[in-house]
Amino acid sequence: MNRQPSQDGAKSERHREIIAAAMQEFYEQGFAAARLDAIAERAGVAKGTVYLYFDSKEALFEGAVRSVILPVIEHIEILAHEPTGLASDLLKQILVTFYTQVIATDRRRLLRLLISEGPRFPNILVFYHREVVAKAVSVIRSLVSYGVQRGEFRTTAAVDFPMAIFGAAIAGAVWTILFEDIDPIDLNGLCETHLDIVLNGLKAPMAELQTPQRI
Amino acid sequence: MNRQPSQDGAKSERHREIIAAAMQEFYEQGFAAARLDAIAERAGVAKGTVYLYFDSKEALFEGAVRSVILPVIEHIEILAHEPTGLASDLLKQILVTFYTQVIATDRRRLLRLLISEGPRFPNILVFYHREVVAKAVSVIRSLVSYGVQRGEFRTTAAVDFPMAIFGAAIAGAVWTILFEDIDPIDLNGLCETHLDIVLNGLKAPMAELQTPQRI
Amino acid sequence: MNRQPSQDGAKSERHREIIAAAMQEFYEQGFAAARLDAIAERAGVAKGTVYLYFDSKEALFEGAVRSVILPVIEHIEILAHEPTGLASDLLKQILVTFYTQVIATDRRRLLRLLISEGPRFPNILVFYHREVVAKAVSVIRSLVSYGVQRGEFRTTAAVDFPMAIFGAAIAGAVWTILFEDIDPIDLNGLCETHLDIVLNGLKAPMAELQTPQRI
Amino acid sequence: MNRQPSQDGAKSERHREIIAAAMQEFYEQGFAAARLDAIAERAGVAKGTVYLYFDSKEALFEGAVRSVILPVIEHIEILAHEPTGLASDLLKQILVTFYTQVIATDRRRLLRLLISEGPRFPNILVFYHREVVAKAVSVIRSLVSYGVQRGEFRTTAAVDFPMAIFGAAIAGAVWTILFEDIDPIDLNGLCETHLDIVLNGLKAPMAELQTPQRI
DNA sequence: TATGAATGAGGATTCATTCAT
DNA sequence: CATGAATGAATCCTCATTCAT
Repeated sequence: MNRQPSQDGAKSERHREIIAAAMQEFYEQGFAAARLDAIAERAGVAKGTVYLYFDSKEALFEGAVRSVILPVIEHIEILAHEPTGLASDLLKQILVTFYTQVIATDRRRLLRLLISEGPRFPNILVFYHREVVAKAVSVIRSLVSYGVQRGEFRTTAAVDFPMAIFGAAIAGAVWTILFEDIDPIDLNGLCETHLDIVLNGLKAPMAELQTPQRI
Repeated sequence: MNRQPSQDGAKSERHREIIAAAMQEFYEQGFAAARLDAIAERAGVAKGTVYLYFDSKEALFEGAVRSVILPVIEHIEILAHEPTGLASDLLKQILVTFYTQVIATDRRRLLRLLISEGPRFPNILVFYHREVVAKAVSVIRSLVSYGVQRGEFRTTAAVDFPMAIFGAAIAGAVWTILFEDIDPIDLNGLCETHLDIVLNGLKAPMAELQTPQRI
Repeated sequence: MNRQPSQDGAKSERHREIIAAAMQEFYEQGFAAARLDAIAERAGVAKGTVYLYFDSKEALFEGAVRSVILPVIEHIEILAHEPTGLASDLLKQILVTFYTQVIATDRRRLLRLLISEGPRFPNILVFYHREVVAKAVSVIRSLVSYGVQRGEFRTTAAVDFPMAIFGAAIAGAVWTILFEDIDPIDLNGLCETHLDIVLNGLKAPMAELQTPQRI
Repeated sequence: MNRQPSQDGAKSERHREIIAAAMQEFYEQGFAAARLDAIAERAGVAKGTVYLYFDSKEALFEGAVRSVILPVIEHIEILAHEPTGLASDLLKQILVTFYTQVIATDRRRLLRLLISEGPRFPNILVFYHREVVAKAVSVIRSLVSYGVQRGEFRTTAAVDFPMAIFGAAIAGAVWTILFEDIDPIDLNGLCETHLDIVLNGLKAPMAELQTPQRI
């Protein structure tokens, strides 16, 4: 409960407040339409204070987005261990996590921001691709490969196109981003259906015979 | 005060040029960062001229996006007829069309724009949802339903969650939007894999035996 | 009497007004303390209008100063013809012109501006040195040389240090710049005294005998 | 509110350091463009510390400039004694001192600062005029007068316009300020030539006959 | 005394919009 | 219809000054 981490290692409280405020503003307005005034006000500081922590609006954007991406990276790392057990269970686990921890939370707004501002901040895109997306894709790829080796999955091109596996989750995120106010989607239902289709689509012909043995 | 320039139905050439120019600029810069100067210059007209056709930057945005959506609506209508033949063939046809006519072309940029600017232009979102998305979803839904009736597809919740079917295509579009410069994807390969997984995932257990009888 | 030179060759009226306003402001405030608002107001235009003519405050400064220097250049050129008659008369003529046309007028303020802002605008300094100062120095140098050839002036190092000849005039300008409100100087008196000292200082020993013959 | 830091007469070390740092910054940037941050950093203190010694940026400027002027005043006082010996020698001595101790040193930068910032700090100008310039002028004036009495100099208006005597030195300083990087001047050569012209210009007609007697 | 984080007024610059021609 | 010069509100950023520690 020791609050007062304003020293070094732990970025100062102010720093965090400004980043939080900035992300809110950027989420709601996009980069160009976001106003430094509004960010400062949200953070409860004066305009000039923001510039004590970030050199410019662009630096603030990059810094804030990066710091939001960091915890995601850690999450991905956790998934990157050697797979054991049923490939389908592992896949299920990952997708459910993605649906519940990303799509169903505020984190999906990061996706919108990256789509919107990517061209203006290519290095953030590169960073995100390298640290998050490539690793996530790699995890799925390994998992499919593992499932095939295990005889659980058919041999398909899904090893080379993992997006054919998890794409519907991304689409669910996009739908929610676009239409949450107009026509919200039942993410749980989508998740289950998504898993149903994909696991059946991957299942090796004999799999059905084997699965009973699993019990 | 927007005096519809002269004639009736046939929008003037100028009108079209301005819209084309505006879309280019909006695609590249987003709404907030797009400059009227640049749009006018692209269209080869003076800045003031744009205001003879559109009341404001926002009206221009709405008008331009709407006019880009119109042809898409027509495309959708075509798909909305009674299905005949193999449901899997129809699904394949639709997805291939989406991959080749939307994702692989400039049209995917519309998706980015809607994602980016949606919150600022909710009525465009409503319009797009009603005229395009809802119809497209309905088409897929009917198709799945048709496949099930035909005994070609399993009974799944995909009728209620069509995104589980075509979602990977959306994801492919998003990937391309984000990473076309960093790590481009083979859209043909994805399309094939996507179809492979989904059609297998939907296929009714006996389906394989029935298909030969079709001949 | 054709007024309306807003076309090409003759810089538009607006252009001139802005430059005039800018010079007033820069004279009074210096570059850093000058405010674009004030310049625009002086020129009777809106703030944004200034940016239709100049890209930035710095560009405005350079442009304005350059355009003030231009007429000076023409003046210098006029002096650069072959000398005829008494060298002392020519020298007198030049110095009197300098005192009455530069030091006693608003033009002396240019000197202050160049002294103040020189380090920030080195290329203006180079321009001014090349187009004005070097030429002026060269004129004096030639004149002294001419006087020596003519036997009117002693042989002195003044050919290599023309500033020893006209320096007091510069000093008079500096004095006026600094102390016009505190302890103004009688520029006519200074001019006469300056000429008296310098012409006597240059005069060849026999000169006094020759001058009567001149009549 | 400026609490004179502790002790009495002996300005603290800090005080001196801040003034030195301030002068450097003011010399390089001028008043308006100088930044308190930079001054504090140069002085090796925190920004707030400067305000313990000076009430404002303007007070700092005045204080710093004044303290730079002080030693000059003392120098001037020394010259203000009764003249003895050859007036020309005395004049030579003064001018050489000015060339070598002022123009050829960092002190000439004070001249630039006074020219640049004079209008903004009229009381500094008054102070400088009263304590330095007026006295220096007076010294020259007395000297010329002394030379005339002595029969060494002609009777000229130079008594009323001493600038006609030493002006070229000022001009040399201005030249150096403006063009030291572009076209530096040989100050020694100028000094000699200056003296040559001026002493000859002042010399009484018979002076030449008298000088040998000096030996 | 000394610090330096915080403040916020001030100023350069941009750009959607207007309007006289 | 078309122009493009002019406008001025909006916004980023700077920096002198303050003040809690």
